[in-house]
Amino acid sequence: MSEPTDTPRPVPPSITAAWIGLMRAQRIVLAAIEADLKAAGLPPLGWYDVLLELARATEGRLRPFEIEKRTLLTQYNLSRLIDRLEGKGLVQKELSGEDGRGRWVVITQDGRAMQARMWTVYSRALSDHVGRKLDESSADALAGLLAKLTD
Amino acid sequence: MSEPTDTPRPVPPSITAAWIGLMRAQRIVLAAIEADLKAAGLPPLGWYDVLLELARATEGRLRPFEIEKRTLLTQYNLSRLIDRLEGKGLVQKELSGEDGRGRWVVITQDGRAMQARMWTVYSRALSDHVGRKLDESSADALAGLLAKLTD
DNA sequence: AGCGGGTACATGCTATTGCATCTATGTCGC
DNA sequence: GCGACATAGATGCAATAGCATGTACCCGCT
Repeated sequence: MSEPTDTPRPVPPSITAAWIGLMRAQRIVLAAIEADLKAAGLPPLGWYDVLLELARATEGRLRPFEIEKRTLLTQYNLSRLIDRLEGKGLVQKELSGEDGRGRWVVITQDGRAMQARMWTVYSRALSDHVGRKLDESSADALAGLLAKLTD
Repeated sequence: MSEPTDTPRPVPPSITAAWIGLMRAQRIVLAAIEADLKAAGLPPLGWYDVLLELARATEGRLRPFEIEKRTLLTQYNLSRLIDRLEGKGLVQKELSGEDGRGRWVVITQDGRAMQARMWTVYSRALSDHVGRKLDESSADALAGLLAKLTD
């Protein structure tokens, strides 16, 4: 009998190439975009993700666990990110009436303004670092292949 | 005159979809692989990357700046990661003779053993979380599209 | 009403990351 | 050989991430 966990799997080169490419591409493009935001004196991308979800939500409010699902942030990191956003006046926390355990996170006017300001830089960065590299049909194909990975 | 930095760019949906897919896929697959390593009581993937580069290098030794280029780690993070690896006896640091500023990082026998042990788990995780989701021609196509992003 | 188990969120502690800067050495031009 | 600048690597400190656990509440069952 063999002991499967003690024996390396043969992994096809195309699979490892895809994985390494995925790691490299994400890191390089993310670093470039974060650098553009920082150069503009703006906060990191994680802040944008939360602000955008709130800005899109009805009445600009969501429960933390809803933000968590949408953004893939962990519970504890989100909890503290919300504190930072609140500290800068970009969101407010309110107690939830219906569910005594819950809070509402509500985006403020400053929060909406920040989201818009970040988008001006972010959209340009996306154009530069993604749009310039891929035509639309390539981008569609890429999105489709990536989606297979997350099912 | 318009002020380009104050105006959001229109970004084609296919481009944003590709970018969001890239972030999501990388995070989800990476988290799954890291979870497998942790479940096996093994260190994180960053350790593997360094150990593999060293194991492949002639005489099992590289200069930190060479590792830096190959792995995309930042200089300061790598410096401390090497300290951690040394603390566990997986690498050794030696002073470089030719270049008085430099050090050599040399993989130990324990380091090679750890790299091999991690590969048994990592290769299985890659098969599970990437190989199972993509056939080889899709993987090739994905790798090719991702490569366009990093030029 | 009271118990058991689950969900929502917060938090103390430790580990890692990021940033700025420091030390030491190398290189080039004079 | 000396000054000016670049490169290799380390490190103090502040910020963030990860982990474990805590608190408060909800729900279903008896």
